[in-house]
Amino acid sequence: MNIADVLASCSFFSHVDDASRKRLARMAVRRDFKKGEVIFRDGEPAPGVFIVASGLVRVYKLAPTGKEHVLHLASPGMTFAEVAVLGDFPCPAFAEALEETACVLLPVEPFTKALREDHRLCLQILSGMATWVKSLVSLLEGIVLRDALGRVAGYLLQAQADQGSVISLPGLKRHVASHLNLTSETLSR
Amino acid sequence: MNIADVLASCSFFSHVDDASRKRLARMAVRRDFKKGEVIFRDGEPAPGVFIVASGLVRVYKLAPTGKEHVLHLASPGMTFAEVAVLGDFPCPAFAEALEETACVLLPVEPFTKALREDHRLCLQILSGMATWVKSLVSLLEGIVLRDALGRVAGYLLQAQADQGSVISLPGLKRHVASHLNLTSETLSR
DNA sequence: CTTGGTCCTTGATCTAGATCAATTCCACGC
DNA sequence: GCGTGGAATTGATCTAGATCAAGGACCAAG
Repeated sequence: MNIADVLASCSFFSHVDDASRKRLARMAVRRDFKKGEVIFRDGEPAPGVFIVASGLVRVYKLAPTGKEHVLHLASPGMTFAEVAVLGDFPCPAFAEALEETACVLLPVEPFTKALREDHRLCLQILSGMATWVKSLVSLLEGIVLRDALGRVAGYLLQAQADQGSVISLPGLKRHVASHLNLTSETLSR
Repeated sequence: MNIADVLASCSFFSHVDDASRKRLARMAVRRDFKKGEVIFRDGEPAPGVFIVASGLVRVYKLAPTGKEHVLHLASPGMTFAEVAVLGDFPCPAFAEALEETACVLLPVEPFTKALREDHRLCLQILSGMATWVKSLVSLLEGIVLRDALGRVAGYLLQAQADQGSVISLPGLKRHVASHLNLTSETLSR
């Protein structure tokens, strides 16, 4: 696995100039997780920004009742924990590797330092965040104003837009279901 | 209404240094809306970043079925449409003045120009965005993993944290209800 | 081939909360 | 004072989707 390639494959960092990217690559640390391993827990300080190189990770919230909701299914090229790092608060959720997973970790201090010194990077991340918010809003919108069918339809269309005409469901059906606030039973019908 | 004061009262801009704030103040335009007036519609290009000076605005999504969900009840000192501006996409929602409302508008081009040139401002906005995401996630979390009572309780606690011990509901009950994905009927019980 | 485990599907209930409809409660102008 | 119209409550249903439980498909190990 080449760290530079991973950075380039990530939409957050693909548009920053070479010098900045080299700098990021230099601070990067590789982290591997076994299937089922918990990467961080709700409330812990964020170790840094993670970028998935291979595998799949699930970011989810846990209710006191034990019910859980997945916010994010991160496949290769996607990041997680950026929000906690940027806003300087503890991780607002759990993260768990669903498969054997390799990540690139940009540790908090050098990363925020880079952010403070590198204007270009800062701008890039900013627009990345805006996209993130937008997707959250659509998720919210979907859950709130559409029924089960509509949500699944929406999800499939979205997936189709992202990849080609062949759609592959990431990981377990139940996780996708939870993302859409459904049970796997309902998803089947 | 003093534009500088409005900017200072807004958490997004209160920490930028004086020079930057003066710059923002220079580009700012005042906009007034009558009660019930629509500020922008879903899909329109975003005119810029709005900051509420006085009054109350409701930002909401509309489903094809006519059902609506309020994303955001913006009271004085809060901003809206920032996401669309930063991510450079059309407004993802509707905005409507619930009362006689005065806003400060920072038009897109000069604002993004300032962002490109002013690193400090950029950082500030970045952390603002992170907070925004966090609040969206809590909203989502609330809707998804709590029942009606829990959501109301959560909302009240949140409101209490923000203001003092006296809690005032903003605007109509039905709007608050919609924010929590409830009907006003259910909220009563 | 058999066993055991994990996941998906299918069917039968149950329930939170939406919806519909009827009052009651203001706040306003006359 | 009185009437009028929009909001809040209250009560009686209805329904989407959760939950519970029972197969069936798949895969890996023995």
